[in-house]
Amino acid sequence: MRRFVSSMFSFRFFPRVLLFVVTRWEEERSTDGSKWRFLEHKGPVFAPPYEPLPGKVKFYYDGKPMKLSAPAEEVATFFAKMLDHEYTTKDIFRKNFFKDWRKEMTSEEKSTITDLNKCNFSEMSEYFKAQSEARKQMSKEEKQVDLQENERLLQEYGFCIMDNHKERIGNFRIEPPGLFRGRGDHPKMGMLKRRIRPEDIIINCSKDSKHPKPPPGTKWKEVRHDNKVTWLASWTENIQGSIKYIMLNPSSRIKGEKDWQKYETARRLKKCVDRIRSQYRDDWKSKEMRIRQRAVALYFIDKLALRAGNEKEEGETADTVGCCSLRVEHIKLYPKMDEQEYVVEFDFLGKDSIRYYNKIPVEKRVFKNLQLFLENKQPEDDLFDRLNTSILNKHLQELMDGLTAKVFRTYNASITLQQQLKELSSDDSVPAKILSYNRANRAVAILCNHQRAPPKTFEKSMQNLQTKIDEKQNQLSAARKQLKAAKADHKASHDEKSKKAVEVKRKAVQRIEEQLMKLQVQATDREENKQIALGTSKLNYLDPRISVAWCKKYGVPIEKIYNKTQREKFAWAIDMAEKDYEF
DNA sequence: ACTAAGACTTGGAAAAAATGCA
DNA sequence: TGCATTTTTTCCAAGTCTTAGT
Repeated sequence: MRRFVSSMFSFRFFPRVLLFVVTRWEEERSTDGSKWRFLEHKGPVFAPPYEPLPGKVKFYYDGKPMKLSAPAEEVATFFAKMLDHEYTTKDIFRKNFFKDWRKEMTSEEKSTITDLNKCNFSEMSEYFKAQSEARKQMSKEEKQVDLQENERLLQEYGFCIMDNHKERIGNFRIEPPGLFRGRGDHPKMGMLKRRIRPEDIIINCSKDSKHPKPPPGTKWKEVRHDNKVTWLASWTENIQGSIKYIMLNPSSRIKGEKDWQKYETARRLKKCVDRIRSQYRDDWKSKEMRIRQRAVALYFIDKLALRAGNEKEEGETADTVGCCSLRVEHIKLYPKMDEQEYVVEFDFLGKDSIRYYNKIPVEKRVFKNLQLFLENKQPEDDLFDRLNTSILNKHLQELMDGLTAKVFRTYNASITLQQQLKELSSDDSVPAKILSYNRANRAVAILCNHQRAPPKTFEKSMQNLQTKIDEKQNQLSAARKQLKAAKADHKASHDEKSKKAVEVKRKAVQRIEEQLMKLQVQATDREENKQIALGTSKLNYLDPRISVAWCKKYGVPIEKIYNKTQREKFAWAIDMAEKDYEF
């Protein structure tokens, strides 16, 4: 298998002559941990420099116009651009912004501007709105110029050479300065994200490559040649002090292989999941508290597809949790609820401050254990006080090579898709099959709690669709009447012409029925999808070979399931999977 | 064993582009 | 053809997990 895939990638991405060499290399690579032999690129594209506002666009403090120094003005424009956003009404956002803004001010500005509430950014805000309006109104030719410039930049900076092949870079533009927008109740929202200069950038490339040149008059922070990592450039961001990277696009060999590997690990879990499950069920009875906690946590991770839940530094980020970091306040126990026994109610904020709310009946043993874990604890205490992700993953590693908590999410997502597709797929029309596929995808998204805010125009969009359906229904009954009439006509005359007319009308009815069905399917799909986000599971959790096989088996064109970008990302799977592929 | 740093995957929102419709 | 709607792409934040350092 290893050989096959290596050569598959080689075949796609390398000239034939290199096939042997590369295959051999790929097998070597896994042992010494190097990710490439040759890497050449042009370095990142920097954010355009700040353009001062025209003199007529004024900032007012306490009702009086005030000319700001360029650095203070730039930061003010960041705020002005967000004026319509809810963020700017939040206390923490305003406080953080004001504090960082003041750091950019001259000493005079600092002494004058002491209260954000006395600042009037509205002219700035209007100016930017007018600008973006003007951009929309640009002629085709003017837009073309912009597009061409973009394309030029992409061609020059958007690709690199990695091991003899030209690869697309994921994010070759450096993030522009602006105000940090965290998600949820983030304590750092509104802080100034500073401008990144060449002096902040570490370049990674191979020694024997043409090194990227920093912009004239500047220097890189460092140029290194580390082939144990996949990134091309990095810098340290000033809000959390974390490192940001420029890496390759998902269509690249290096990402594709890793992705494939991830699903292979999940398939290995499939082989031993029964053993692991009976093991943790046994562990519910352990004499040791830490083992019981580990076993209950693993049960949640497996059954509910919860994330691992690393510890987070308090006050640095929004207060969110995963399985191991659940607190007493996040669960409620109900010995009896409605018709069910031993119900656990989960209510907590997970990744990106997305709420997880679920009520599930659990085994009696799990319930009793939870009661035990809760004893003598305060709401803000850890539910699993003897457990963290490191302990859990160490245990998982012993159960299966390469097993970590997140593999359960991948495994359960993919196996759910496969099962759902088996249950739902019929020999319906293509649109009906696609509805089935989306429903299977939706089951996974629900399992993984991938939610979205309902689109702002959702209601209207549903109404529009309903109107179309009504119209189509009217068309259909009209067409049916005509068919009936044509039949009657044919019965009376029995001639060729009337027979043809019947056929024509029959066809028309059939066509309209199809169109109506398509619309109805679309409406169902959209309604069911109101608060569900399918993208993440499709892109990150579902073994693409399951989808490819399903398409082949049911004669659905792959384009109906994956758009161009997705087909590029999953090229390996599209080439690899046959209709009988089993996850 | 523990912590911090580092590397990489996963995540929804927003912007941009494509498509549909009058 | 111009506008509205839908789909795709971009953006960059926020997780997971590994590695390095002590």
